[in-house]
Amino acid sequence: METRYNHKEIESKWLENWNEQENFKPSNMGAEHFSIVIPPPNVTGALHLGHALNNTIQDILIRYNRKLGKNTLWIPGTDHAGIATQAVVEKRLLQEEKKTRHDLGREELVKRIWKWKDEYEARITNQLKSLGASCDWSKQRFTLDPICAKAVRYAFFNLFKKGLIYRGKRLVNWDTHLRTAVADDEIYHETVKGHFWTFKYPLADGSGYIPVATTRPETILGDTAVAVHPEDERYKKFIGKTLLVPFVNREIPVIADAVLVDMDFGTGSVKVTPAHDPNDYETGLRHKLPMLNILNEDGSLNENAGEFKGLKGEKARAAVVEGLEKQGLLLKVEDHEMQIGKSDRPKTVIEPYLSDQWFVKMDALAERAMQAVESGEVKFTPARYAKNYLNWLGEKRDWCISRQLWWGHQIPIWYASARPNINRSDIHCCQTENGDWLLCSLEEDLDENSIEGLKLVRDPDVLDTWFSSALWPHSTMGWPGETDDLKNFYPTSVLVTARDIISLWVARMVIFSQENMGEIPFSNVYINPTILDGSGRRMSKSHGNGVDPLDIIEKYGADSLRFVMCSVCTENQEARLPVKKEKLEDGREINVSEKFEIGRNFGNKLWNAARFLKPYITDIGHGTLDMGQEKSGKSENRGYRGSDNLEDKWILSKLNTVVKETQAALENYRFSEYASLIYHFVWDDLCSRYLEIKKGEISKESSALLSHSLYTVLDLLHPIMPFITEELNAILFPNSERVILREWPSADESLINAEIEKQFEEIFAIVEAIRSVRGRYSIAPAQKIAAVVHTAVNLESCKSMITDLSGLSSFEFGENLPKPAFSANAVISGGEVFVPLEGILNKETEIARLKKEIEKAESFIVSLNKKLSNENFVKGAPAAIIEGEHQKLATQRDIVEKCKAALEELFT
RNA sequence: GGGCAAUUAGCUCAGCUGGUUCAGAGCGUCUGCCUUACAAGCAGAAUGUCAGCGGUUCGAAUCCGUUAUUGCCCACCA
Repeated sequence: METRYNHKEIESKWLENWNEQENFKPSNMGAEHFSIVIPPPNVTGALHLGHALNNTIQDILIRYNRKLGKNTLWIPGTDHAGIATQAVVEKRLLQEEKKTRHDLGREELVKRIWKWKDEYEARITNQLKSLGASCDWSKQRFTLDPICAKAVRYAFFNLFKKGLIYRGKRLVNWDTHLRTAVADDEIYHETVKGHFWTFKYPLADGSGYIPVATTRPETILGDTAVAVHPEDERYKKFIGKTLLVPFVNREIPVIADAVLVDMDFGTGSVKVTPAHDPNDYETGLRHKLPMLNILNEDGSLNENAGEFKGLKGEKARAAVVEGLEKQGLLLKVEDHEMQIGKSDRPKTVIEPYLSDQWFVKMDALAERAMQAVESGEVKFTPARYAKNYLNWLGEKRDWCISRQLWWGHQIPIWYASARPNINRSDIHCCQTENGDWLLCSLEEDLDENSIEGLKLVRDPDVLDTWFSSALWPHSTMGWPGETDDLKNFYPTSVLVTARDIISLWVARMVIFSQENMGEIPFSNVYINPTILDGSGRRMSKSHGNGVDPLDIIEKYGADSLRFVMCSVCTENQEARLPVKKEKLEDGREINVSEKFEIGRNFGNKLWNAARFLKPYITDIGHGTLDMGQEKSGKSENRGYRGSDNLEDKWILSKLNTVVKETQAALENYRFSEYASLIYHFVWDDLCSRYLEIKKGEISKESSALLSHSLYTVLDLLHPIMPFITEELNAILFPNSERVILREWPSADESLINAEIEKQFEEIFAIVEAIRSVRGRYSIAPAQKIAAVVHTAVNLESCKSMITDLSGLSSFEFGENLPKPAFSANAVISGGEVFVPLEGILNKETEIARLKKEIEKAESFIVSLNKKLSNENFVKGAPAAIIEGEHQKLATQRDIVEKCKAALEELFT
């Protein structure tokens, strides 16, 4: 074995091994199932550390449950991410070929996107595999593949048939660049400096005007009313009168509306543009106003804008303002900060736009999904995120599911030229609110002449990406087929995801599962923290601050990456991860971070412990651990009881504690705690203490116990660090089952002994006291020193341990030994340690130290006394606490007494 | 505007049910060590008004209120 753990060949070796043995496939049919579906990463780009975190957690859960003997399945896959992916490809098309999608046409563009998808799906898959994700790769899915497409068809058809999907003209967020509707949640708002223009809205009879203010003057052209507050004395007289829209001279009414108008804001009068503003739209509905669309799909003004037709954006605005000024209608211009909506993907301005769209009626669906969480059937961890879910669903807003894109599931709807007269169970017909006849086809794509006597035209729109994502847990398992996977693995056990898609995705999966499967898709939702970069921004593909996990894996190894990801997974909602660039020998530049050294160093520590112990290992994989220990019978090596040595009992107590606590941590999604428990057990208890005690001379008995401990550690650590644990297992216990499949250890509670642990700590305190003296006088380890301990405890059995660990030339203990001259002292529980240092001892150093210690203890005594003389404390606090305080007081008094004595001696 | 969170050592963060097992870890810093597993290591050490203010309590980093700063989510005023 090399002195340093080298992850490179080892990782690929085990990936191959697990793969060959098909260990990632379900292997325990009939047992209780444990299944997860991956949150499918978008094929817009490669994965970053946020995904690494998310997938590490899933893999930890999968590997842990696999070791528990459950029938385990983790389904991998990717998401087509409609708008995002199309935007990325279109952007590249423009950059590299100076072409738009219209130059290519639908078919060709979609072909290009598929190519992109293939490339990124491969990259993503490779990233996940490198991470060690134990997904069943034979079941990998893509949201646009035929299996998922079928599910989408069925889900759509069923909802349509039930009347839960409808088509209507609605005001939507219109992306003028991509020429598609986008969802509310695909938009972000940006504060920009704009202006607030006040102008005269002339009365049709020429008798005057109403002053109206706006931030978007070009929308004047689409005004169909001006609203004032019904109680507003200034404007009451105008209500019902008619105004003339400047430039186009359309007549519009003055209406009274208390909802829209705030008397105290601006001029107290509002122009109403129902086709281009959400609030105005609502107002338009209330007053049955015409909805006048003044925009083309690309955002330019259309023929309704008269002389301004063809102008776009800022130009249109400037032209309208100029026109108003020329006509003497402009009253004033003020600076004004406002929020404008921009599309998530290419950062283009979003216009509210009236268009025909498809919607899902959310009312009843949302209600049922809320109940699943309210009743506790679906449980969030951390629990606070349930609020997030409930608040969003509570709004019950209808879901706009159509997108005017080319990349996605095309809506299975055909417009018929006349009223269809067919009777087929796989085709459902209905009439829309504006009288069109529609056909929805369950299985087959209809062509123009599929139905006799009708001309059919397919709806060009595709579905919102989240429509297929919402089906993910059951579509991946083959719904609507009655598959074995659904039978064996549905509902899934837990969903591990990020908090920003609780509403977009989690809520909709619950809805669709309830609708299609009649049950919830998962009973637990674990929300993992968000990874932020060094400056506190969320790591994401669109920010461009993503760090490729492969960089980290290359430099530190996948195990290190996983260990740190697990450590970072606390109940907090974010985790900051500063990275820096580093140039490799081959000239490539990768991201590195000293954070990952924790994992790497830990792996190395374990590696070296194993390397050291290798010659002494008892291969307990075959039950050759014959040290006279009892066997629990459950598993060949478990239940080892060790000898009567204090340190042996101590390490067994610690070992069984860590087994118990790691399991509890895992069961409660306390990943950071899990990592920390195993880390400190290995490093502090097993290596720094137990191994150091034993390493001078390793007896047969010691080797058995060390083997047992190490063997168990490999099991406990495997879910976090699968590669190194598997490798070490192969080296140390070549005859045992591989760690991936081997049974998870169970704690023997009878070996957990607090009294033993306390005794051990007290004795170890002697070692630490002597080491501290060494440190104080910079005595090299090679230089042996003597020590005398005043204590009533018989330390005979611990003599060699104390001698070895403290580098002693002689060691005496007893109750009535004389104090050695020129000695440094240290107070321990029930005694005192003396280290004679003739010729080395520095009086000033000791005096200063003792004074400081006395001072510290005395101030502690003061606060303890204060507490204990407080009647309310004595009355109110539990007896155990009070007793504890008394003991502390005794200890502190002992320290003061002994230190004072030592001080006195120094002065004589 | 509504909601969720954060503020603890120079940095990144733990600290679940209030009680010096609670003031911690890793990194960094200082001192001494290539001690026969590990310098990616060993031994020792230093470092904090637990953001401010108020309250509850015998007792608060921990519970409540409030202020400040920061981040995220949701909704948005012409």
